[in-house]
Amino acid sequence: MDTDEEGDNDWDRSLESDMLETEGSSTDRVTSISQRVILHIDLDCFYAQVEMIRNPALRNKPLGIQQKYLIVTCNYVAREHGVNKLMSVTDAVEKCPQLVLVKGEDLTHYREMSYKVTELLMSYCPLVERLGFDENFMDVTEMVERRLKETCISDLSFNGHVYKHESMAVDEENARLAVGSVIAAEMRQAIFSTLGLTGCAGIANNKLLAKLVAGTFKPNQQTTLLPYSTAELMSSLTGLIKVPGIGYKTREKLKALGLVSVRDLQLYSLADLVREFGEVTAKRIQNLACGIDDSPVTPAGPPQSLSDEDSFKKISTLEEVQKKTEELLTSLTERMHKDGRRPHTFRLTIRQYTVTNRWFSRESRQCPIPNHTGLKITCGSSEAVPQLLGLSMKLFHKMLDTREPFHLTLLNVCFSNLQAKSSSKSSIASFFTQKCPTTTQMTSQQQVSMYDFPYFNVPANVDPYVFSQLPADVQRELLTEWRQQKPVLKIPSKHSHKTSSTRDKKSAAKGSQCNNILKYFKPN
DNA sequence: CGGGGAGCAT
DNA sequence: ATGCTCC
Repeated sequence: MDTDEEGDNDWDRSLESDMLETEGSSTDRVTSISQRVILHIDLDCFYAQVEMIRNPALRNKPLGIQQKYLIVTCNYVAREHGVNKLMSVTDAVEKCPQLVLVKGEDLTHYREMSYKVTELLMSYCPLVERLGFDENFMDVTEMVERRLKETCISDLSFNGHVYKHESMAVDEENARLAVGSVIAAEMRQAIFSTLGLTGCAGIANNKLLAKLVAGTFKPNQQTTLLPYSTAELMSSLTGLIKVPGIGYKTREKLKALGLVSVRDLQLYSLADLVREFGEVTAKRIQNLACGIDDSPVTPAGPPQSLSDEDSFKKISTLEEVQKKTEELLTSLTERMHKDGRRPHTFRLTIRQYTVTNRWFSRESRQCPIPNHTGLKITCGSSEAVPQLLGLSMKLFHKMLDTREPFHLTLLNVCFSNLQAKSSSKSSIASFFTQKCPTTTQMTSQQQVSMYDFPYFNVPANVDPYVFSQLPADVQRELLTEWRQQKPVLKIPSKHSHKTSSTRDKKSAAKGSQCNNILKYFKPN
């Protein structure tokens, strides 16, 4: 499909490890090396913190958040009593009989708080990437560069820990990370003072290292990784599964090759690795083992899909399926209505109990949402639910012969292919022809959710709603531009030394498509 | 063994 | 378009 040019991997590796990158901002001092400064911000026991805010009486008590039979997370009081993440409720209560349990299966509050955090961070710097509900990456390179110009190096110091150092003087070499550590502290302070949440931060030259180093001092602390400590950080990992990007399946495959430790993977033959994983993945995971990661911080914008699911011991009759599905559809349709966008695709996913593949293995079927039904969803009409239920049952029959006995353990419903109102195709021009509610037209009764704009600081001549409906990468482009107040539209050039990943190429294509449109958002 | 959401391979 | 893999 998308074959990377040979040899650019070697380029990347020397680039990362020798710090000779020349692309990017060309305006800095000659001695300064243009490396990225990446923050990873990781909220402490996120669900537990949200519940302690909702009910402050829980603050001093051992608290566990329960989903089904699991403690998915717990506060630090509970941890002192030996309770841990992903412990069974039985084990946890055994360890700590006074443990207070709060059900955390409804994610609404967590989702809302999660987006508030992302939103807050975006108000400082648009390059924010979410990872799950409780982690955010930021690329603060430009912010660092700007501050460095106004700051004397002798006035700088690191905020928080520096990995494997008691203290560290700031010099020309590490000044950018030092500024990053100051920014990280400001972000954590902002999150705490406006939302009441604590968290950790990691500061490093790429996402992988920022995430890894963030976990070295917990909770509510931050750590900076200097480039020359990279090898030490990587070899401190106790197994390959600890490398973000290497999950269960990959670990098992590597184990079959005799690779268990990070060092094993670093030293293994790339050619052999390619045979097992293919070119792209082989290079990626071996680079990860070396602490090398050139993946960009990619703002996600509003979610591309909304889904709702429930799991259970057993469902084995059509009636039960209908009832559960209807419940899921009802809440999902409400969420969809608040979002304001219109879904064009519907997907039903199930998990069947089988003796062998008992844990995972989901199966799904999807179909277009009929025009009238889509409209009813966005309008919040309750008629949409029975219509969707009809679709669901059709899809269900495609997956399962319901004349045979069945045993489901999970149902999931999902709206995707979300488009900004109007039934016309995804034509970007439709952003300008459609009628949009403006801020003043919104009734106070309408929930102001994440995507409702107050967090986008758009110029006065731009309709914030229209802006909020633009594709995420276009939003990013514009935000970056407005912040810099300097009309430079970034178009990926051949001279860029970054590898052209699939994603880069996609967004490049999209970006150039949008160029004509973007000019409508610019002053003049 | 929870409840999402995203990217990639096929 | 669907499954796999990741967090």
